[in-house]
Amino acid sequence: MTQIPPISPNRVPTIRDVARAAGVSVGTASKALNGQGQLREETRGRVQQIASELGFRPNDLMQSLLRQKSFTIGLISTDSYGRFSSPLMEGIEDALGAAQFSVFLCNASDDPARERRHIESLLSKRVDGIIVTSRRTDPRAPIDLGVVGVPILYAYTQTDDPDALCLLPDDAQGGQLATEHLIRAGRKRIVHITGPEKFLAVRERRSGYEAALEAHGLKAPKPGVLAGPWSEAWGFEAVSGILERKAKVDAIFCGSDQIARGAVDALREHGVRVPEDIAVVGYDNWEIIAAATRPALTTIDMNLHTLGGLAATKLLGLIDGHKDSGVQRFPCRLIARASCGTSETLVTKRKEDGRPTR
Amino acid sequence: MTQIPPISPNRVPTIRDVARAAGVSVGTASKALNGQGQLREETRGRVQQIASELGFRPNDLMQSLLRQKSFTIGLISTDSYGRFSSPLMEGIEDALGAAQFSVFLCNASDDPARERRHIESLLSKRVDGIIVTSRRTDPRAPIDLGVVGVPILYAYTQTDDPDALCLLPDDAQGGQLATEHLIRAGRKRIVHITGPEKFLAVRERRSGYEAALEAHGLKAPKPGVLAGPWSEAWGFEAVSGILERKAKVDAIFCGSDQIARGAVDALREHGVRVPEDIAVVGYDNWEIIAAATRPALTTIDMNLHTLGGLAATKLLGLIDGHKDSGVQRFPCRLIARASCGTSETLVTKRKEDGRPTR
DNA sequence: TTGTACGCGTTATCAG
DNA sequence: CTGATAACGCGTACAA
Repeated sequence: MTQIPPISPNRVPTIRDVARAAGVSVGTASKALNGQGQLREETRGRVQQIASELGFRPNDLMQSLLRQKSFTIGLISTDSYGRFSSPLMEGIEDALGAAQFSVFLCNASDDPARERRHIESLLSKRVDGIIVTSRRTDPRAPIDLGVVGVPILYAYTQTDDPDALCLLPDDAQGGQLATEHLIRAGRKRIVHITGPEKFLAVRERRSGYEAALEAHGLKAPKPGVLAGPWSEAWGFEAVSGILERKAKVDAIFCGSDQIARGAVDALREHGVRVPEDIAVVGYDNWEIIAAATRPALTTIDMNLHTLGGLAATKLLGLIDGHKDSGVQRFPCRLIARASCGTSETLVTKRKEDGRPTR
Repeated sequence: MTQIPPISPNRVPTIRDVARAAGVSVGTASKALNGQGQLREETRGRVQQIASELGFRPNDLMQSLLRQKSFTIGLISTDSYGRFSSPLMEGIEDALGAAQFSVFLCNASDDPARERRHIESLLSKRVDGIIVTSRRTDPRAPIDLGVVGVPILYAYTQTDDPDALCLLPDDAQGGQLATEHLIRAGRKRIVHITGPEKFLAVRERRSGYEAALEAHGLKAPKPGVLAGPWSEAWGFEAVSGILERKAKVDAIFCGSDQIARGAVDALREHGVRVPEDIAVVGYDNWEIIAAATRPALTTIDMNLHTLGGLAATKLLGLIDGHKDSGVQRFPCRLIARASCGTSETLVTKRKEDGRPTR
C-alpha cells in the first residue's frame, strides 16, 4: 500500500481519496468511474457514490498528459475583440465547445513580441491547434511554430505560405452581389464609395463591383469609385461632393455600413430620397449601424459567425490529420432592408432576431 | 538507465530527449535548464544548447501538476463579446498576460446549462480562478463551485452572495457627473432620456441625475425622465415628443450613446441647435457612435478597460489568498466632445487615440 | 559534479 | 472481479 496523504480540508480530492474512502485500489476506482473493466455493480456504484460525495472531478491536466492531447486550442487575435473578431470568436467558440474543446484567448494587439509570447505559451500548454484572426483580410507574416507540428489556421486573415490554410469571406463575390442587387432593382448609374485602397478587401469588393457592371453592360459614372477613410464622415463628405457636382447617380454601393450611414444621412439632409432617388447598399451588416440608419440599410453580410464555425471545424479536421491548405473563400449574403427598396428578386429577408419573416 | 523511446519525427521533444542527446541524466538536464544545482558550466551550456536545437519547451501541463497551480483562469461571459465585454476582456487579458496567466474563454450566452458545462470544464482543467462577466449590471444567480475553493470574481455583474467579490462601474456617480456637467454649463431644464427601468443601470443613473439636480436646487422639467428601449429610434422619438409638446428644455442627459445619437439627430432635423439650444450628454463612450454623431457626443465612460484590469489584479490577489468581498464601485469619467459645448470646468479631454490633448 | 528515485493524478495492462 | 504496476514529463531531495 502506498503512502496516502490525509485529506487536508481545502484540497481538491484525487482519485486516491476516492479509492481510499471506498476501500478499493486506485485502479479499481478508475475503472468504476470510467465504466471500464469488469466490476461488481455494487462496487462500481459505491465508488461513484463516494466520488460524487467528495466532489471528485478528474484532473484534465493529467488526462491531457496521458492522452498526449489537451482538447484545447489557442485563439490569437490582433483585433481587439472588435467588430470582426466578435462574430468570428463566437462562431469558433460555439463549434469548439460542442466538440468539448476549450479556447485560450490571446490578444496580440498587433505587437509581434506579444504575439510571440502568446505562441510560446500556447505551445508550452500543448494546445492541439491554433486559430489566427485579424481585423483585415490582407496577408500577414506567417506564424513560426519551429519544428512543432501543431495545426494552424488563419481566419479572416491570410499568409503567403502555400501550406497554410486560410479562410476568408469572398469579398469579390460580396461586391458583385451588392452591385447586381442594385442592377436588378433597375439602377444604372452606380457609384462605389469605399475605404482605403491599401485594404485588400477594398480592392476585392471593387473588383466585384466592376465585374457586375461589366456583366450587365453598364459603365460606372465617373468618378465611379471614391476611396477614403472607413468612417461615416467620409460617406457624408463623398455624397456631398457627388451632389454638388450634380452627378447623375441612382445608386451607391458603399464599402462599409459606416460609410453607407454617412452617405444616407447626407442624402436625406440634402433632400434626396432613399431609395426612390438613390438606392444604397452597405457592407458588413453591422446591426447597430445598419438597422439604425433611416432607412435601414440593405447590406452585405460576410457570414463571419459561420466562417468562425467553419474555422473551428476545419481546425478539428487538421488536428485529426486531414490535410488541407490554401486560401479558401466563402460567400457573402445580402440582407435586404429598406435602403434599396424591395423587389421580387431579393434573398430571404430576416428580422433582427434572425428568424425568417416569410 | 530507463528505457527511452526513439525520437519519432513529429513528436514534441521531452526533457528525456534532451538528456539523451546531451549524454546526461534527466535530473541533470532539468537542473541545467532551470539554473538549479551545482553543474559544470560546460555541461549546463551543452544541455541548454541541445535543448534549444531540439526546440525543447517544458510541458506546462506537467508543471501545473507539480506546482498544483495552472497559471490559468477562466473567463465566463454571457455577453457575446459585445460592447461591454470587449473592453473588459481586453483589460483582463492585458493584466493577466503581464502576470503570465492564460485565459480560457467561455461564452455562456445566457444558457445556464452551457454555463454549467463551462464551469465543470474549467474546474477539471484546474483553473486558478474565474471571472464572470455580463452585459448588464443586475444581480445574477451565484455560480456554484461546490466545495471547491477556486476564487471567483464578478465583473460588470453581481450576485447576492455577500462573500462574492463584485466589481461594478458607479452608475449613480456617472449619472451625477453627466448632470453636473450640464449644470456647470449653465443648463437648468434638464431632461433624462434613458433605457428600460428593469435595468439596474437605468435606475442608478437616474438616481445620480436626480441627486445632481437636487444638490443644485434644480427641478426636473416634467416629465423629467423618459424611459424606453435602448435604441436610437427611442432617442429620436422621445425628442420629437418633447419638441412637439414645446416643452422648455435646455439639456438632455441620455442613458446611452445610442439614445443620445437618436436624440441629436432629431434635434438637428427639427432645426434645434446642439449644443447652443439644447446640450446633450450620452453614456458609454462608444466611440463608433459617439464620435460619429454630429456634433460629436460628450459622454460618460465607464472605464471598462480599467475595470477589467482591476478585476484581473484583484483575482490574482484572491488567488494569492488575500480576502476580499462585497460589491465595489469604480468611478466613471466624462469625455468632453462637442455636444455640450466647452467649458473651463471640463475634465481632461482626450483624443481618439487615448492620449491627452492638453 | 552528476545520477537515482520518488511523486504529481490518472489510465491501461496484466497478473492474481 | 480486483489489485499492482508502468507510463505520461518534469522537478527535486538525496545518494554517489
